Amino acid sequence: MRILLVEDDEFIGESIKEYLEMQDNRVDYYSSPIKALEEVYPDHYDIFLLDINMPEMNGYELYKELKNYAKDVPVIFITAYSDIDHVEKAFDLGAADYIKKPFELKELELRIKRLVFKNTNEIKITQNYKFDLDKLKLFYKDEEVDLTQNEKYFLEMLVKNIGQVVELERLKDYVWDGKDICNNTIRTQVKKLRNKLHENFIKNIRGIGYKIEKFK
Amino acid sequence: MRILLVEDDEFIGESIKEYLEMQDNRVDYYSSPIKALEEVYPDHYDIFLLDINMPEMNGYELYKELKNYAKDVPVIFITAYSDIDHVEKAFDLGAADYIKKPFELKELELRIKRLVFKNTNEIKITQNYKFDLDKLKLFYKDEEVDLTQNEKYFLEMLVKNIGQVVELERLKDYVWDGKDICNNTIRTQVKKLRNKLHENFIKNIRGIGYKIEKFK
DNA sequence: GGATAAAATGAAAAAATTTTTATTTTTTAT
DNA sequence: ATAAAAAATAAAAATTTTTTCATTTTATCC
Repeated sequence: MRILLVEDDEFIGESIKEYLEMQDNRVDYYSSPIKALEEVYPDHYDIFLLDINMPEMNGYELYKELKNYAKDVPVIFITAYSDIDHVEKAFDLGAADYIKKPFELKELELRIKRLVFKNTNEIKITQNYKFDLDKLKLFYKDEEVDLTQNEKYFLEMLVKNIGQVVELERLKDYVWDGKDICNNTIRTQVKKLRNKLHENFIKNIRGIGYKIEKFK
Repeated sequence: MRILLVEDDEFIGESIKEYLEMQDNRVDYYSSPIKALEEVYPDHYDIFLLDINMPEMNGYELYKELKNYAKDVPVIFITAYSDIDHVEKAFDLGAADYIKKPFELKELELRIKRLVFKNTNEIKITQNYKFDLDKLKLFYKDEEVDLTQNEKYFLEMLVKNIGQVVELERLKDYVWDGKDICNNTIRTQVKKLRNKLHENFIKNIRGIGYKIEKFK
């Protein structure tokens, strides 16, 4: 993960940088917001970590600038202010989160992780296949696989319960919305779906239902 | 907004309740998690506010129970613990946020607002119609309207640009993915879609394209 | 007001998806 | 090894969705 950190207190800045790098992140640290703005490609980052109270330019202004080039990068504001107005202002600006000094580095780490990984709801099925539970799309090596409506719902159910067997009845209930379909319809559906795949990750559990094995 | 608050310290609990009710929220406050579980319909709430450290049953366990009945309701854990393990545990459980005592009520209010309004991506089209941009579903008075794939994409585009005209070319490009379709196809599509609606919120802008008026 | 272009409409053809039926293969228990 | 049940497969029927074509209605410009 690539992180942009701007914090004028070099002692604090360096310790945050050091800590986050220990977690295998790539951290670009600037103690000057002006310099950061000059040197940086904002859309290369997964998250911004910005101090609010800085001499040359405050964190809000900095964020407004960065946002022009990187609309979807979440930001966490860091501040020593206890003043609540800052929280409000931060959220109005679209802050993803806000953390008050002093804080534990571990907490910062967790808040970062949560933001970056919450943003996507893609579940890895195999090395090459992933499924996006929000958009109900299947990807093979980042190429979308063209699925029909029923195939999407079918996969949604299996991926939501990844690692567990989903009973035929539940599938019927969910995918076909309780509609009275002949028992083989579901098998034909599976067949069609499998035909679209390079690897068959849909396992049948005889007499019960279907499942997808947990990856890794 | 309807809020479920469970906090064993009655002084804190009552002040939170009072404060949030001042902001026109409906707050159900319980000082006992057991009692809350017995009396409450979890899926009636927009958000849970749960203390972690409570005598009979801790906040995590309570949340696990509640989650069985209300999978998508976000939770903010409240705690006096400084222990960082609690933050980690909370986020693992799917906590939406976490707030440490003592906190300012205003900050809590802001964090709640941010969660509840960020969580949903439903755009109001008219009094009765709303469109969910995540799931691409249209609702009429909370009833889902059955749409075909193309109709969903068509509406997605219009809702994303609500208040602005979307040119025919752009619609063609997005909905039909650049495919070479006869110019009337899109009009027939609109016709079919309108047939499914009780009110026609799809406005044609002669010679340019279609739009949906901004609500309110 | 009439001419004209755009949009709406209705009906039907074409294409794609869903479902059933019939048959073959696989798995499991005996 | 064989029988029985379940699953996979193939082909065709049924249904739904998408697209085109022909016609009518509507809006706009002169």
